[in-house]
Amino acid sequence: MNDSSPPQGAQAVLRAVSLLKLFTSEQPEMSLAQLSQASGLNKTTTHRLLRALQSQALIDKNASTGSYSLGAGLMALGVQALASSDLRRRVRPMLKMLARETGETATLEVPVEDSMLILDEVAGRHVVAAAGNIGTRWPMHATSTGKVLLAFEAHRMEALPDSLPALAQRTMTSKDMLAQQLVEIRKRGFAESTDELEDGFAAVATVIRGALGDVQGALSIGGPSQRLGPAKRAELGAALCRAAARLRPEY
Amino acid sequence: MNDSSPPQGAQAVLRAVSLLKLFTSEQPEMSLAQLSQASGLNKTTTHRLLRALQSQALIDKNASTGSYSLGAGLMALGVQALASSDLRRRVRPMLKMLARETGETATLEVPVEDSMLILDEVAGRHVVAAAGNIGTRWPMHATSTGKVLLAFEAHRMEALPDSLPALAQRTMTSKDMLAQQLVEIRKRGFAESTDELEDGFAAVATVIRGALGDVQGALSIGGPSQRLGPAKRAELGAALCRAAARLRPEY
DNA sequence: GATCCCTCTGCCATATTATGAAACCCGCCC
DNA sequence: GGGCGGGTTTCATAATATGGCAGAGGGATC
Repeated sequence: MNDSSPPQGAQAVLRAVSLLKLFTSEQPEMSLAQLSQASGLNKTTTHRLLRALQSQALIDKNASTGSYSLGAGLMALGVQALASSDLRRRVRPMLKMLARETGETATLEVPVEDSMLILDEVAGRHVVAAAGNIGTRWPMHATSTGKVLLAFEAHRMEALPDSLPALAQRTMTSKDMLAQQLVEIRKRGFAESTDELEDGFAAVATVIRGALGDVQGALSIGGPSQRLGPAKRAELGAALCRAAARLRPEY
Repeated sequence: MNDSSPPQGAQAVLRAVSLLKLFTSEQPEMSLAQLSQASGLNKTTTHRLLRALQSQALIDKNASTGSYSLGAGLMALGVQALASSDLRRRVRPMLKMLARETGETATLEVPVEDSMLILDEVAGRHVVAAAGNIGTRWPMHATSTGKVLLAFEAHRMEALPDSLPALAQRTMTSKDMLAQQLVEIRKRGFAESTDELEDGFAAVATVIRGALGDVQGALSIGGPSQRLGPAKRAELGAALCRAAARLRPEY
């Protein structure tokens, strides 16, 4: 029925993956000690797992400093993953068009576990928005893309953690109020967020569907909240819905 | 001195990774039976590993067909890996410039294990070359980028497999003759390959170095061999060397 | 409707495999 | 020199993964 079954009997793999996931944009390099502590694993175990990963090029070790970082093998697998879902290639022209026509920044995002990953981004004319966000992940409840996915894929709502941390002034922190919003989102076909992810930032998003109606990701347009008032957001929402419809492959 | 040490004692991880690596551009989706057979693992074991990977979003399972594919989590990790080595961001403008000035296709490649991975690519004016090669991997001995890496990083030559498969008319299949070529490459600073990877395709490449002189990847320009004669190749090689020098960060 | 193939799940005895404490190095600083 | 904070290695222990088997569920094909 639902996904991410909690497996049993492969914890070496789980631990290895958890190590990989410790690397973030803020901490692109970590020492063995750091990794060991952050993961809660024994130093020896950590070391052994790292060596295994390193032998597969998923982890690089800076020979001089001795610190570890994500390796080229992950790039390879990641690029492979990107390529095998041709989502990005398919959507990119649309991102460009949206960015050009609206002047704001358009992004393509996909759900990864319980957050949204920015897969691609085309900056708009107004270069206020910080570019280079590709690869960052945001919690679902605070983003327009996340909310639209929550709205159209019921199981994601169940998987949502109980506490919704506040990231900005108007972040939804109540699951009940969020559920209420989703009804409206389903009705209109797109989601909005204003000062929910970051103060002064607003965005609108809709889902991207495959030929069979399966949800594959979300398309969004974002910019300064002052420039994206209610009327503008409604207009962008409609534009997004049209764009998404055109992205839908033939059956 | 150093190498990817053949580890012992984490074969669950190794097996899991080997499963991931089975997915190629030609086989982006595989069934349990296929994976099990291709990896030589017991079906039960394969299934268990897949579930573990799936729970971490490294593997996606198409719910209807039941077949597996690389998951969004890998995109996340891959993008993260790309970001943490800011190589791609740094080199991209240079790729564009090279493509524009030469009219040919420029690529950025990095070594992954014993092959070259195309990280980024900018198509030239002459749109003969097949685009969209990002993510593909080629053997080192048959590419200009691979050869230039072999030339400047001795340990890679040792790690090269004994048999060098022929991919095209003029592929180097003798390790000795290859070693001979490397001397010349080291002297000139760039490598060439003509009808070695694919009949009718030629390329020129040079290494990209970090602030400390560490080799980070390779830069190449490629196109139809008939358009890239000896003189042209020499010219391109010089241009590449200049470009690479400019890419070198300050110390 | 019967049959086949494949996935998924569970069970369980086996021993292979991972584990982590402790010890060992090594460069560094006091 | 002596202590210290890493990283690395060793080794006895037992926890863990393994894979054979078997059965349920689902799609296909015949």
